[in-house]
Amino acid sequence: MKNELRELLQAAVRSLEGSLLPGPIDASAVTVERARDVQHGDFACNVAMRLAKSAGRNPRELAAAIIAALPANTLIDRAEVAGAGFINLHLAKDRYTRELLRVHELGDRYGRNEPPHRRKVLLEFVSANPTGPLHVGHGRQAAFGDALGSLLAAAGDEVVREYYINDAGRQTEILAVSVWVRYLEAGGESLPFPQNGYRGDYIRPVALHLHERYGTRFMQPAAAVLESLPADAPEGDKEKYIDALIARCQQLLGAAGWQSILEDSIAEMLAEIRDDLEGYRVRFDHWVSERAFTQSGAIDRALERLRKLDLLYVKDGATWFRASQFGDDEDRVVIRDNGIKTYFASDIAYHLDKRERGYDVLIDVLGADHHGYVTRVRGGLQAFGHPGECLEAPLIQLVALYRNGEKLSMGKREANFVTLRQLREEVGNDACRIFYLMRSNDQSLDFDLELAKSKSNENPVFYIQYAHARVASVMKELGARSLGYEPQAAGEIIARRGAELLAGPHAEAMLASLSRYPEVIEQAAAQRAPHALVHYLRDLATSLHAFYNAERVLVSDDELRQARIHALRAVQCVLRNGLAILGVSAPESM
RNA sequence: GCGCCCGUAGCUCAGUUGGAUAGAGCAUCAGGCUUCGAACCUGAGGGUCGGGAGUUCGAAUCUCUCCGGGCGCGCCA
Repeated sequence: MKNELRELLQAAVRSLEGSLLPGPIDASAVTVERARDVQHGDFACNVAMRLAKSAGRNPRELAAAIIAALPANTLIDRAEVAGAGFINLHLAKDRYTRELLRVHELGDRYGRNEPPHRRKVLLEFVSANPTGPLHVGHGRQAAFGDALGSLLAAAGDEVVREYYINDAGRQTEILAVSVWVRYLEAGGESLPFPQNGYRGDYIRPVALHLHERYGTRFMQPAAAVLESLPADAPEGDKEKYIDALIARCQQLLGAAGWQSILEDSIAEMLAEIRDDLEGYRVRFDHWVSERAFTQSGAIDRALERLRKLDLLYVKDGATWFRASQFGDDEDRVVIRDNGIKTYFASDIAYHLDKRERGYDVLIDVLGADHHGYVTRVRGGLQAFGHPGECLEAPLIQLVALYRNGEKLSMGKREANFVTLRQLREEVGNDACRIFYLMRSNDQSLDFDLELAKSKSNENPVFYIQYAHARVASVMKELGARSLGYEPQAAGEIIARRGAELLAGPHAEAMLASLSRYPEVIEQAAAQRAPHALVHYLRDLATSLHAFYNAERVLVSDDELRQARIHALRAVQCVLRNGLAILGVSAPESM
């Protein structure tokens, strides 16, 4: 609807080029927006004011000329100049009922855009290290990433969801050694737990599985394990201590034994993460293993290319990438002085690989604490000639859980933290998702557990779902009373006299809200803002509740009844489409 | 110190390609169920959009500056 209007206005503006307007006009300057005040009609356009100065014309005069130049159409009833030079558009009476029929015509395709050239988007999110279960912060990233993916797909992009498994590197070694220490404990040895290890309870079952699978093969006396190790924190350095412990484990068990513990531990953690995400209804198209990626030689090839571009140099025994040439604060290390490549090196290669797989847009959904990382990864892409703008990184601010007004503390290496699984079990997937998505991603989020669980009117989850269920309930009641409703006939009734049957402030507000859905999808996708969809659905639900309270649906007047049911079902359809994008269920009853 | 995010009604937050009188939920107050689901609806009060300066026909929105809060600033990932 909005796009049709914009095209009409663009045509009008173009026809004035060379006469009232100098030179060609940028079509993007012509925009229309919903009028906020009903006095101003349905839509308003400010192009006359925007062009007035460069045209050397009075904006109101220009507006009048544009109106006069509007092509013939059936959408606009009248257009008038208002205020400083606005063009207010009053649409034909049947504007919204025509749109209502489109909802029925398209069903779950309503609101979806199918452009001729679809951009290929690679959406990477969560990508949590397989060193522990997903926590509530990951839950927000998962909800956001998944909803954004659906939103972009609805808006016409070709979206692939990808999870990058950080299964290489030091963190996984720390995981393995943490498991080993718990394994030794379970076998009866007594030794201190490393300060820098993963202390969470989730480590113990992994250790027990090791016993089940390998028996006592990895057992060692505590004295042998601890012999001549440097001091752990607080007296010593926890990093040095755990590195020494890792080395000791490798020495005592041999490379094969160490590999078994490492791989089993990662596999178990990863299985848990996948299971969590599955239960959360978040699915990925690709799971990319960093280890496999590394072993393919892709990192070495990328570094070699950088070297040929003279973008690497050696200093203090380390190899540095000239990130500062691409806007970063300083150059960054890609190979440490001990010969080990940094995570950044693999990320350069990984993001390059994404582009070389043919994706136009790369989106990394990141926790807000990773913001400093974006510039250098972008720099890496630019080094290979890719535009920096092809990488977007929506940052997800922190989540704080509250119970009874009290903030719960979190920390991955601490023994107590709330996992995504615990949260889902407590409040349910739907409440979880809506609460995570309600707020803009760059707003930190206070998650009130009691509120999310409450089945009260304070809880926005139920408000939207209730609207959907209410329509289902009307349909059931319709059957029980054996009143007639036939979609085909209802469509014809509305085509004939919909504007008359669905008149009145509540019906009109509801249908106006309904017709906004395609615009909301388009804009929310463009702004990467799933929360805008949540707010819209709440508005749409409000308009349905208001209509429902004001007007009786199951009336004896056959045409009136059919028209009203048809309208309700269209709203229900859009609610369902919108909730599906958010990953929230649309229940028939509650 | 530098970088990013945030500051809008009592509370939690929408509102950024600059638009007309700044919105919603909760809370408060006043109303609405013999009839399709009251998990709902109708109405009222409530604002120096953190402060200041600038840009212009027009600023919550853009620029600068200051204040306050959060996060980050490794040869970790």
